[in-house]
Amino acid sequence: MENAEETAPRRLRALPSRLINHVAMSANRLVDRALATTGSRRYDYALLAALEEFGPASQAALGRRTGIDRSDVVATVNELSARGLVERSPDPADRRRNVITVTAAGISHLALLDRLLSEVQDALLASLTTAEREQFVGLLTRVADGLAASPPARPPVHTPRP
Amino acid sequence: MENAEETAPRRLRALPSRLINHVAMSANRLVDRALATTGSRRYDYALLAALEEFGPASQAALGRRTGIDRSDVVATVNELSARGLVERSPDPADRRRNVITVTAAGISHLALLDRLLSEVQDALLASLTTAEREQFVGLLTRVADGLAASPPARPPVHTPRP
DNA sequence: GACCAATGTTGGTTGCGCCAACTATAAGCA
DNA sequence: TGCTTATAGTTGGCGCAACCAACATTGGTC
Repeated sequence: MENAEETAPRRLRALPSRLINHVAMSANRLVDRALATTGSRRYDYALLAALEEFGPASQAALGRRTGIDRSDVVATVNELSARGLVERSPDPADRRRNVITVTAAGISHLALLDRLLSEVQDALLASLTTAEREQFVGLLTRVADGLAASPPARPPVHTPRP
Repeated sequence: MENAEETAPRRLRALPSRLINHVAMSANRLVDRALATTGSRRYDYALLAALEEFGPASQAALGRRTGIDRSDVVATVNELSARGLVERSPDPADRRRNVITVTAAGISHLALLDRLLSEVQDALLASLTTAEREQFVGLLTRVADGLAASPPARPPVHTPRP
């Protein structure tokens, strides 16, 4: 975006979906800029955070936990391991799997990212009071949960025909 | 996304920026699916809405009002005019400009999109009461305005050296 | 007339979210 | 035991939104 300045149509301003998208884009810009100062991206943070919280895991498990596609996990692990932040080794118990482990460098890098991101959150919600921030997060969570609950409204699936 | 199912790391769940992004992605999916049933995309709607509200305008003006990059305006206008929803004609008063005008078909298409989008808004906020929706939109607006007000925090610009 | 600003246009790039296809291994079941 | 199905990693690709740089044309200004 970075354009505008010349008030947008009412119709657009009024749409909650657009409002949300607008705020999300600003948030992402802030996040990306902050992470970029350390040469990292959002996927990197997600994987490191998942590894630190749940310990070593297979790439598939990482993907499931972070919502990142398997193929993108591959690329991200490649990059992280090239930087020495994680290690990839074959799982002796299941030869299909790789076990991904955070290194000490990975942990301390994660700590750095955490600091940066928490500053970003503050900047993001700067115009709200503490109480309002809680309200805001609460509402967002309810909306998110509500959407997760209602399936994508696919056309009803009949019994698959043989 | 469409993955997960296996609870995400707390650190991620806790980040407002991520929450917002998550909701925005869901919203965008809903919007895109709805618009796609008519062969349109978000940029199409934005331009049509701007045209209907402000009347005929140059492509640059459209870009400024909708926050869409000039180059993307070109592509979108190409598509809309190919579908007969807008018309592009050179501005006699300023030969650099094109004047973009909505056609009758464009207006009625916009009406259709409006209907679809208002349904989407309902689906999006389904888990909130009416009062909460207002609160939510209010908070979102404050956050958006706050971000717009605080300049991107660029490193202070000294007087440019000659 | 020389300069700078704005306009339309072309042709990129990036990140993110996806999907399909393939190989290898593992697990379930007849 | 074999056959089948499921899972894991990997490659290569797609589409979209959001950008950016460069260029030619035209307008305004000094």
